[in-house]
Amino acid sequence: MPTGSPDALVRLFSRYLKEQGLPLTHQREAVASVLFSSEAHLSADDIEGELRTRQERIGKATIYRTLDLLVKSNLVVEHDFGEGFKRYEHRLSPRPVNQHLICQGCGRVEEFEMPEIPAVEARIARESGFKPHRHRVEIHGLCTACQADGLALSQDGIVCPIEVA
Amino acid sequence: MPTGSPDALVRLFSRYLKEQGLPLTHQREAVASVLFSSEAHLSADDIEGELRTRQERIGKATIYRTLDLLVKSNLVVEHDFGEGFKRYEHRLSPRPVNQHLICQGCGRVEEFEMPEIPAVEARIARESGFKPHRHRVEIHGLCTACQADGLALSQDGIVCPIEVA
DNA sequence: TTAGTTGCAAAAGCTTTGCAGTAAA
DNA sequence: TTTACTGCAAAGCTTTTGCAACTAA
Repeated sequence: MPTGSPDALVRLFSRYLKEQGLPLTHQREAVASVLFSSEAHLSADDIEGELRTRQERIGKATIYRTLDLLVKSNLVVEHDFGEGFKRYEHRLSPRPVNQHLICQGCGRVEEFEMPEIPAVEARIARESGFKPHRHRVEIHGLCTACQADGLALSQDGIVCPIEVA
Repeated sequence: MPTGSPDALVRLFSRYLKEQGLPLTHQREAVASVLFSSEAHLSADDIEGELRTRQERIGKATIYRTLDLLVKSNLVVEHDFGEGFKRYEHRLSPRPVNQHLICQGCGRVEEFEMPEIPAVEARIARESGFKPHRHRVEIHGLCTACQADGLALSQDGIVCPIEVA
């Protein structure tokens, strides 16, 4: 899957900072590099861990501040999958960035295509007057690996009390 | 929009508690009643405020503990719209519960229909082997009222640096 | 040299938990 | 009477902020 080189995005980030009159520090470069070298959806904690692996000891505050800049530069997208923390993903590849398959077994996230979105947004605008700006689609379930491991999902709680109303 | 009576759901909740061998307390009834009387997506704070209006002074801890029970009973659904806190909605009406229009101006949430979802899930299962279990679709934008107030949304940050990669 | 950063620690905001006193059944 | 609940305050988590020391340019 050729998605270009992480370095290219680090250079773009450097350019963004220059345009904004902000310095490119070693810490900013390191955080950006971690994100641009991974195809995953990383949490601030994941990033700190990977930095540690690389022998970099960078404060959480700096990581968060750099993530802000990366998001503002549009090179990185912030996600909230309702886990209690946020995840960050670079935009090096042209894959859709707001349509996710989320495995309830292992937590892994993949993108998928949903060509019907534009038509749905057009219908909403036409029928309700709501003006769509951005969207988010998540499908939670089980990836093939977790199914192979024999995992299964069931509705928890009582068996649909709604039916008996 | 006839959605049945809040009392019917309070009774169902009472029954759920009985089945679990748990007592129906005054506080539980009050929290459930607030939720079942509203068509909105309420935060724990909203619920506390409405209880205060009703002259009920119920601790946040009890509200959260009751919300847990309501969610477990399947009478209430928990949502996380990435606002930093959760919202809760009852399931008295048969409206879709996982497809939301979210106004970026006033924060109001409405449901919408998306009949193409089953076909999308079927396609995913067929093409990737991922087994869909539940979904969430959000479209963020501006409601008609906020558009009328002259609000507009723009992309922030620099103009898509991706293009120049 | 100078504006802007960094790291620490403290704070903020939502949610959960421990515990002594209280209420449902 | 027994079991579970309630409210308060403290703690847990992720994320943000204040501040003195530091660094890119």
